[in-house]
Amino acid sequence: MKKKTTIYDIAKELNITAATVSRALNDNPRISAETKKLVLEAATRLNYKQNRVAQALKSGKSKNVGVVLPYINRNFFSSVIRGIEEELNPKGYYVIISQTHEKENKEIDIVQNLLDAQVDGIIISVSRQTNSNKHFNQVLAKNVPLIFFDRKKEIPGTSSVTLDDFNGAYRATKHLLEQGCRKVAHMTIDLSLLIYQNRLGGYKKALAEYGIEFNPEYVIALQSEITAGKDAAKKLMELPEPPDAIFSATDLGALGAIQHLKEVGMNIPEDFCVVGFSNEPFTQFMELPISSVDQNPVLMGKTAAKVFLEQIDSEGVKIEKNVVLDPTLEIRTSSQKK
Amino acid sequence: MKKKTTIYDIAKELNITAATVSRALNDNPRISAETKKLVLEAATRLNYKQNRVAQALKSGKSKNVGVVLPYINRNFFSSVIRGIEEELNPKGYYVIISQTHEKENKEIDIVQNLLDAQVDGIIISVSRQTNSNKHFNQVLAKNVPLIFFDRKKEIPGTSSVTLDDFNGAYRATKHLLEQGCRKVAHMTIDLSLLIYQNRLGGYKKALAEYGIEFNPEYVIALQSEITAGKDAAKKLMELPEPPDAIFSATDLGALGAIQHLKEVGMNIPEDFCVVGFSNEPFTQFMELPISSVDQNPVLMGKTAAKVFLEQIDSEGVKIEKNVVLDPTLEIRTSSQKK
DNA sequence: TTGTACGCGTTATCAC
DNA sequence: GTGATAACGCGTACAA
Repeated sequence: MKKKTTIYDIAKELNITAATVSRALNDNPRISAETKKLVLEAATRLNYKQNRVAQALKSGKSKNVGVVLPYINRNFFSSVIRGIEEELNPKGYYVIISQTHEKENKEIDIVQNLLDAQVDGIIISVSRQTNSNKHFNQVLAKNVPLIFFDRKKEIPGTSSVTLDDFNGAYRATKHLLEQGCRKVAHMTIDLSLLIYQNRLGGYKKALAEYGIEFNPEYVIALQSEITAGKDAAKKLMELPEPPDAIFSATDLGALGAIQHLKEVGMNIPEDFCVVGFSNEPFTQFMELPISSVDQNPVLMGKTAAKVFLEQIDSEGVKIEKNVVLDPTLEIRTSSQKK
Repeated sequence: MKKKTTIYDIAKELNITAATVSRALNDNPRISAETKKLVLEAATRLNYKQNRVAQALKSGKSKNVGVVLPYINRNFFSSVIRGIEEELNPKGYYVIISQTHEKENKEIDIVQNLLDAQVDGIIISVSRQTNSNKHFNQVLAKNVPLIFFDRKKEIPGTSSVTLDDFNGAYRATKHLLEQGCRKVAHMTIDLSLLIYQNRLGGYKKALAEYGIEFNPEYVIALQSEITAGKDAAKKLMELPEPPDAIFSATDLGALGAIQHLKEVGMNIPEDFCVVGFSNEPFTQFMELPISSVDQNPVLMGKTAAKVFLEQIDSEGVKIEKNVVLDPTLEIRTSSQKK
């Protein structure tokens, strides 16, 4: 009910001026130990709380960081947010979340609104649709740190935290080769996207290392992540020379493939090995647990947050930092010949 | 680089006063159509953006809503956030996220910090540990709307959005009985928590309706959600009269049970039916898709957000609203005898 | 219809 | 070491 107490209230209480109170509260060196003590006492006694909004207006720093991503309720994204929050909260920053729903329009609106709201930084995974860089340049123009994660744009002055998709794919494929598989197929989604290009690249590199010739017939782009894995596996198995392993760029692709392979009586992992990508929670719950490349999303979030903090700390100096995280291969039954 | 343009800049531009500009921008009735037009023009021309912080300081409304929950990266919680964000964003509110990690201390800190940051409302799912109501009373004392979701506290002056656990459990159990099962067991977690009490209650009600006597031996409390389902199922199957169905209060419990049942050669759903609770994503991906009670988390979030908006709109009038959402039973193979 | 003046709570810059 | 004052950007009684 009552108004919150301000520095004026406590100034009045002690017959000093608000400025002095402010100094005492902010550990200003030019203040007597005694006044400081009195102020702090009075502050707790009157249950004083700093008004962060006033402070924000004065300083131009809101202590808010905007996080922008396509959808919150995907395991990968929510885990990234978790990492960001855990890193930023102890430093006194609040995390504001907005979803783009993969729409460029929404993304532009959101970014501009966040700027209006004076956020101290923006951490973003760009929407699939986004082509324009205009809104990002606005962020830069206001000198607000801009950090991309997972899906990035190459813009000078910005930073990024991404996954080494190439290496993840390389390891997954190499692992399949080490299991003795020699005809490894690859399921992908959309080769116009950088991450899938990189996963294809890593796959090829592993093949090359084992002196295996790349076979374009073994690469299939799925129409949807959800249902198409089964069909793709079917198509692969109907080839004159069917593969003996699949490295899928998504977990759902791997799941669909496994479903088909089981239906046609394939023994996994004895006759056929499968590895997915993302390490979605369900992969470990399956009757046949699925090997998968883990993206370390929580770490990615923490890293993005740290990059932001570095930018903030280095007043004026424009820092540009691009961190590439190393994925981890989680080996489970679906590819473990023993 | 440059400072952002303020109402003063545009006032100067037009040789009028900032007050007039402010009025024009805020659709104040007492303003000539022409000045208004000029102001709006100049505003877009100079790329003027309202400074929300200044506005917040002036009005006492930050347009921020705090969302407090145990962990962000759980499907249920992240889906609730999604609902909240989608409802609030179009109304110009920002969603600030904080995690309690199920710790009372953290929860108290977070709530107080949010109050300092002048949030216009708090939407919270309380931590398991929380006993004190002190921080909640502080929220009320400041006249900030407080809305609980999922896990609530009974505090006058607060609102809540929860799930009808009783009814969900009732439907799940009834469904099992309709499949012809007559010895339905129940796995639970912690009967000191209201939600699990209610799930037990719904289970009992369905039994009673079918004239089946409640058998305490058929109710097992799991030690952990993750691993204990298997053991519990084993224990149940070793009873002199083993059950022919399980209604589990968690999906992981159901999963563990199914794993054990398969191992001992049980045919599901022919010989044995299983239903879980929460409709976690993995339930539909299993080789044997698991029936489960869906909690409608996105709707829960949207509803909580709407309740908040109602509170805000009704100046002064203290509204107290308790919404109970109806869960949906997702019937899948694990319980579909057909 | 518009201008004047002040306050929201803080902090920084002068003075003393 | 402390006080007085201005300023951050906006909105609004009050006056004109």
